[in-house]
Amino acid sequence: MGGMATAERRAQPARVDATRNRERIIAAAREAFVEHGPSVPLDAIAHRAGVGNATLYRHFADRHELIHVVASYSLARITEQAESALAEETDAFEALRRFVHRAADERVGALCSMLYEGFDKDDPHVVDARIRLETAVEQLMDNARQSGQLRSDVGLGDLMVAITQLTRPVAGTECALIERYMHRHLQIFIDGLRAPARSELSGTAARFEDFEADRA
Amino acid sequence: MGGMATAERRAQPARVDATRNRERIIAAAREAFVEHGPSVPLDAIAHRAGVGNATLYRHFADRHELIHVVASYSLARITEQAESALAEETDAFEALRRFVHRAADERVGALCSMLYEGFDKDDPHVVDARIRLETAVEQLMDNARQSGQLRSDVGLGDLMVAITQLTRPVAGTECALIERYMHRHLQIFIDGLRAPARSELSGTAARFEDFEADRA
DNA sequence: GGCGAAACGGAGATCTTCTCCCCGTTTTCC
DNA sequence: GGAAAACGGGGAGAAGATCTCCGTTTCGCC
Repeated sequence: MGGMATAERRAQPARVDATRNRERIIAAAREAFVEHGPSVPLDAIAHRAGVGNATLYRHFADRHELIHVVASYSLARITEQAESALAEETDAFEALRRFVHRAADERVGALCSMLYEGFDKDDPHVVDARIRLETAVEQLMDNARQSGQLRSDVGLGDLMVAITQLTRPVAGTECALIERYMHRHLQIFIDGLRAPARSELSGTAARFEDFEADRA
Repeated sequence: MGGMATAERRAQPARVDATRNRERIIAAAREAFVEHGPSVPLDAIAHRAGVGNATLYRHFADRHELIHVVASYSLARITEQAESALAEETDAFEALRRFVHRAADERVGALCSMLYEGFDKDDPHVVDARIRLETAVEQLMDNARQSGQLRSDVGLGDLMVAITQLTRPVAGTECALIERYMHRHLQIFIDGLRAPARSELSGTAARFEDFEADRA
């Protein structure tokens, strides 16, 4: 792995316009998935990326592969956010708060929609990434709990689902709307997470596994 | 309009199996819309209702009409919840809390998805119903604010959007999952709404009109 | 500056999927 | 017990998405 940029999986060095288009498509796909869901026409993604549809199919065999790449990207970036919040913030609750807002900016809500439809959840890379994310967020929550700032009756799943739901695009409206308000609503939710708890919650703390099981 | 049950709009009294099927279809449509969104195949709704697709088309001219009926039903029931909470609860914040949880049970989240796609928002009946709902919820919030229990930096839109988002089905999973957790998350959100506010919110209080504007 | 190879874009054939109608059969109600 | 109304399944027609073909353009290197 000399000094050259990360080469494509092919032996060929890949032309610069090809790699640029590939990244444009990924970016466009991310936006399109966020706005219109995981079954948005691929032609629409190509159009949004400013390329012909043939170019899209040249880079990605099918929708499945495109989703996989986009979701992996997002998952990795969210994990980085969790880990850097963990490393850089001194206050435990502030670290949690920072992570939540950063994760929102990465549009976890839309990511999760993708994760479910057509995403190989048993792919080793994906499993690794997910475990890393879970570990980091669990750590963030543990820290906040032990410092007495986080109510003790909430679990990882509660937080992740809330982020997912509150950052999803409101059906039928343009993205601008939810972007304007999601941070407000997340902040209110976070305020509700603070100790001491202001009410008693029904059910039990949601874990991540609960969602795994239900997916099968 | 004597003592007989509410007659169908036709002159004919309507057969009992016909009205029963009609209601089955409406119920099935509500569930199907909640689970799969407003563009779920009509044949799937008919199947879920246990009737042939022809029966569905006999009762409703097209998808538009079906959505209209289902959404009107839900809107009316949610409005009733708001008004009864207003009338029956003595504590202002408890009234608000009760409304939120009841509204969640009516699946406002799914309703809103419907409201946007293919719903005549200028229909006089709909406008009336919406204004009644807004008035009642605004009253609930005003009461809670004036009693010093609701933080003052949140608006009607903040609450409605949060309910909408937190009660939507998690993409790709079965309904059971979200039903299990939505009340927990709404409760946490409500705890965050309590005065005194535990943080400062970005942006301004969301109003309902903000969403109207964006829809056009 | 020019040449070969690789990438590009648009148009269209194919395939899936949803809508909606037809018509023989069953159910309701008098 | 019979007429009228409602029902169900199958399938034609339409719409839309996927993916490929092929002529044109761009890149990278001599």
